[in-house]
Amino acid sequence: MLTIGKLAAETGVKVPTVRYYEQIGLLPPPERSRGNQRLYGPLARQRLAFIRHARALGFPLEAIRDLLSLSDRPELPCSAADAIAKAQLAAVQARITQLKALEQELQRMVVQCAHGTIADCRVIEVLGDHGQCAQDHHTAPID
Amino acid sequence: MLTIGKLAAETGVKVPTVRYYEQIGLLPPPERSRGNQRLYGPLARQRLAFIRHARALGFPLEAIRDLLSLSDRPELPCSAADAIAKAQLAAVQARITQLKALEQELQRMVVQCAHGTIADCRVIEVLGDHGQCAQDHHTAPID
DNA sequence: CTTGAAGCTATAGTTACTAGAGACATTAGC
DNA sequence: GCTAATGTCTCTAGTAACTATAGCTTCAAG
Repeated sequence: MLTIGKLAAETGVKVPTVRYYEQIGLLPPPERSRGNQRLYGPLARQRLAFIRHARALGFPLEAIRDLLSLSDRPELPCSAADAIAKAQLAAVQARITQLKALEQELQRMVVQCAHGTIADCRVIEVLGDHGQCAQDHHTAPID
Repeated sequence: MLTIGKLAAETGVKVPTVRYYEQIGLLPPPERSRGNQRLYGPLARQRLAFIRHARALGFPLEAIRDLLSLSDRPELPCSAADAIAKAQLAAVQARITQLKALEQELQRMVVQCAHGTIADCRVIEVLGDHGQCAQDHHTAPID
């Protein structure tokens, strides 16, 4: 049996985060020692590793909750899990596209910087004037 | 003079967000009408457009706060603004690199999906077993 | 002059944690 | 066996950057 600290170290999740996952119902409440400390078995370790891994891939906790409830029913068809993964893939790809556009814009700003005074600094000028900008931020979502 | 709704519409920022920016000190408290409604001049419009534009480029509000205080002192050298923009550019590039790795991983998961039952679903299997994974998530930061 | 949209304040909720306070449990060294 | 250090407990509050709700007042149009 693992204490919460060992579990955290083994899975790469921080201790308060483990308790948080329990609080929001992603992890079941574990056994307790006589002194009321949490004790985890290998199943909990596996489940937490799953969560950690999915988080590292950018899945939101709600998607992970769905995946976990799916994995508890191995007889169901795989399509639901597939759909969640595909949605996540699409989200990641959209984010990459958007960030590349931002990268272009920032690069333009930085390259153009005159290294003079603020008064003729392109960085601030570009940010202040939408006309200087290659992108259409008025329709783009923020962040 | 613009009401908050007009200002919001013109800059593409939502009304509660404008009030929020005032609350956290990014926008100065504007004049008020006799009926206590906010009234904005062209300077406020410009400042809000600057904020909106910088946000669209992914600058955190704290960086924007710094840029705004810089732009109030046009005699200063440009290097501080340049540094902020460069830091933002580096952050965006790092994020792109990371997201591309995640994209690979997700694509592998989705492609391998057997379309059978959950029991042999690669999506869930890969998430549950770090060994299946090309990436080293144990050292990678989450999100 | 009345009605409906827009504005006001204040509070709470969102996501996914993180940090702190103050008390109890466990372990290592002596 | 004792003590000190570390680990764990609960609970609350804080983070970023808003968004939403409630209950009220003001404004502009017909």
